[in-house]
Amino acid sequence: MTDFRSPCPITSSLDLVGDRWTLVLLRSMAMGARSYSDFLDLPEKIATNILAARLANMEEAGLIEVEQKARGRRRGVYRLTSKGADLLPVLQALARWGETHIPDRWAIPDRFRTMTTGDLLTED
Amino acid sequence: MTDFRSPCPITSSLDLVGDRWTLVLLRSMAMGARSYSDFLDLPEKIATNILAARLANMEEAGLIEVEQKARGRRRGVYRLTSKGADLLPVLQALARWGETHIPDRWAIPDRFRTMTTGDLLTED
DNA sequence: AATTTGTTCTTGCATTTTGCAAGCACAAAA
DNA sequence: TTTTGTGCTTGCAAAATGCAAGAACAAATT
Repeated sequence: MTDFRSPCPITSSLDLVGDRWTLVLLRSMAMGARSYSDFLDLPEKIATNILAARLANMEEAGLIEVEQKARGRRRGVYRLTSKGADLLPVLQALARWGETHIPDRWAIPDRFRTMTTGDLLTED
Repeated sequence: MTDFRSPCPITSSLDLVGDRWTLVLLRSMAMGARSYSDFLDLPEKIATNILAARLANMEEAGLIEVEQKARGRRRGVYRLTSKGADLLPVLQALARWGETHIPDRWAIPDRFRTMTTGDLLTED
């Protein structure tokens, strides 16, 4: 299925989640996004074909689960798995680096900075 | 020069270092790689045109510096800047995730796990 | 001095990934 | 019965990545 560039855990992690969108989508889920249209409303403006492809990959990779057939929707609500939620430290490290080294970025919300993996699995 | 998808510090960090190779090269520098041929010897087998392009971008982004004209070489030795070294927590978080969630990966060396940013700037 | 070797790239072209624009399917609301 | 909202698919263009070959230049070798 996936073939890895090497057995290095860093490289292999990047082979799974290191594309242009997966970590952005996981960040938005950590911040509350749950539906396809939530993702379309992001400031990053992902194309619909890419979004559908990434969500399918993320589900196949076990990072998210789909809660089927909520009312008024063709598919359901997307939820983080513990495997997906465990990427929170990666997101927090990226956030801290960007805040430190790139000028004029948004401030990181305090609740994001202090969040733990478990918080992502229990909320709403 | 660079245009960011949004002012989010996570997304912006990914716009700078989130391509297929930059973090792999930074990992190898954290593990001691210093020259072009060191990078070509990596198990990940990067193509030479991509390597040259990524090194140029990384220098332009201020992640590495080139120490010019060491003997017998067209260019010199590549060194991490503090901006580049500050990505260590991102690498460590990716390493931990990969070790936890991807089967049969290499073990993370203890010295990598316990390393701090400063260690990367003072060694050889 | 001429040739060989090692290192750092460049170039041309194929493949893969990403992006844009348009439209389609289905359920609920009107 | 038509309209609206949500979740996609399709076709084509652009950009990033990858492969193979070779070129520039310094040092080492003959």
